[in-house]
Amino acid sequence: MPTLGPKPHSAQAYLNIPPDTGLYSSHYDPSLSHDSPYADVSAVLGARPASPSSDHSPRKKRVQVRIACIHCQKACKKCSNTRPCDRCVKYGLKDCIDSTRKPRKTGVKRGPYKRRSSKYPDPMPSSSSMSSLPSSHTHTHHSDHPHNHQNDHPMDNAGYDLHSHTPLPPLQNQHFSPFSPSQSPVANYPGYPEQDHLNGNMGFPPPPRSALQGSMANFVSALSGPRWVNGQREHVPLSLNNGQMNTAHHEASEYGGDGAATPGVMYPSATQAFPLSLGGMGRRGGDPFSRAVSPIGTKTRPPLNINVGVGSGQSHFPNPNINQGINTPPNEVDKNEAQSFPPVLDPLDVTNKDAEGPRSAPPGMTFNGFQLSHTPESPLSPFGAQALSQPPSPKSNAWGVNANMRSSSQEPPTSRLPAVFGAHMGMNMGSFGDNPNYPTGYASPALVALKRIRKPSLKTLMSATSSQANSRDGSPMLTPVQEGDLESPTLFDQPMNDEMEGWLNGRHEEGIMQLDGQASARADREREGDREREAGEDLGFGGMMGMGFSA
DNA sequence: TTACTCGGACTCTCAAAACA
DNA sequence: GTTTTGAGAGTCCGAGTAAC
Ligand SMILES: [Zn+2]
Ligand SMILES: [Zn+2]
Repeated sequence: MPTLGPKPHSAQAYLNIPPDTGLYSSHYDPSLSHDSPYADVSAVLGARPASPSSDHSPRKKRVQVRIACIHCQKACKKCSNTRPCDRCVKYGLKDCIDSTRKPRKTGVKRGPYKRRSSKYPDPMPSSSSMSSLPSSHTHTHHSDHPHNHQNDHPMDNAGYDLHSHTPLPPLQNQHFSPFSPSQSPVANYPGYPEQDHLNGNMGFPPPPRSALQGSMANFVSALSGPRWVNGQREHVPLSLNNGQMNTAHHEASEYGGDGAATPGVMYPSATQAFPLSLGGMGRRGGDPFSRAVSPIGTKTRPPLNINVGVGSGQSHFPNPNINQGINTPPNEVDKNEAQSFPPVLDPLDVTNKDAEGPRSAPPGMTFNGFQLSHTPESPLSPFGAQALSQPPSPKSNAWGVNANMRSSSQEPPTSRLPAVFGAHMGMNMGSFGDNPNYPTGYASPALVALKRIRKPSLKTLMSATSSQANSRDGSPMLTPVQEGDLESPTLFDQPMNDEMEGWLNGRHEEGIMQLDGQASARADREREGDREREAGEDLGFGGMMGMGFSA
């Protein structure tokens, strides 16, 4: 498997390991590499005296195939030159085909080479001549590869062998930076442009570093450095994760400020990795600078995120259906001080091979008296729709549905919720409607949730009607939703029971008409709201702050 | 016990630089 | 034009881990 970024060139120093120790010799099968010009090469390329168990027997050079098959490449296992290769034959893998190789870049300036010894004889036998001999140092140089001893010499960052007496070019920008470690002679050589590494990003990913330097740099960069969001570099100050609410600035300043919700801390893009997660999504994903596995990370998506917080805001739902079952009068702006404890789940995971649609969610939960009314079909998310149910007190109105902009106006979520720990705070607002940005067959999370939510029970309808009557005009008190409704984990998800049959067979108006006149008017508004919803007219505004975590 | 993952050691290739 | 350099780009070892 090709690694991300350049790999260091090691001095070709090998441990002297007996052939039966397995390091190379047990894997060396001449029959597998008979066509290799190196199959018969046996050379002592150096020895490390540090290994007490080593003997002085020569070791065979490791032979590798020119092109590994796709399976072996992915598994980082030895391939053979036959097709299907030996490994694929052994494991019965199909489609054993050659992997593809990227064409080598051209036009990259390399800086001056070390002078050849013929014209610039080395006055000291310390450079190449010495390097070909077993070294008394812990490292051994090979004459063919005098470069890249970066862990050994302080000035190897420039790519020059310190044993060489070639004058080193003046170095520029010799400073520690996690992103421009300037280990390439090109990078520091005057007049040369900074080397363009992968993806055309100047200096990214960084050239190889020493272990300590690299680890520290990765850590620092992960915390404070840029991240990659949708293929673009993003700077995210730490303070954003520390209780500040500046999504507007963030979005406007870094993403064009066109009014649309854009990836950020509040609404991170799907491919954005949590800074401390070194492994991230899939192999070598996440942190683009590391292939390390995060000790706290997971190799799979977090199955559940829970957001806990308090909310205070306003909701305006032209469509009364949205608030059905939660005592919120329609067509009215409701101030609420409700506490919200929405479950936080990925709204959609279109990359989940197992998911044909919205990702499944655990059954409903009850938290501090709040029923969390997410459903298997409509998982709720801070980045999707949030539907809250009845608060304990009939006086307060919980939010009906909160959906932020991202959920309904941005590209479809494609991966996990990146934030593992962190504060989620900010404004939730959104428009509910079919989103053309979602792939065919996928509705926006908000819409998914709404389509489920707008199938309330008659009991709920009556409660809502009472709620409307209980609005500021001094109407009678509403009847609180029964506890059974609140605790139902699938309040909005179960097949319609008898009292809801009218909704299914087109006789819902008939049922509505059994209510009072307010309910009738409500039904009218509801139909109107349907159209509005389809047009993306329904809006919800709410604020929420709290902590999120994943379990 | 076997299979898998993946960090990083190691190898190979070939454009650039040096040289004739 | 030829040789050499040396870094890009790849292979795959082997330790750790997960799955069975
Ligand atoms: Zn293979
Ligand atoms: Zn194969």
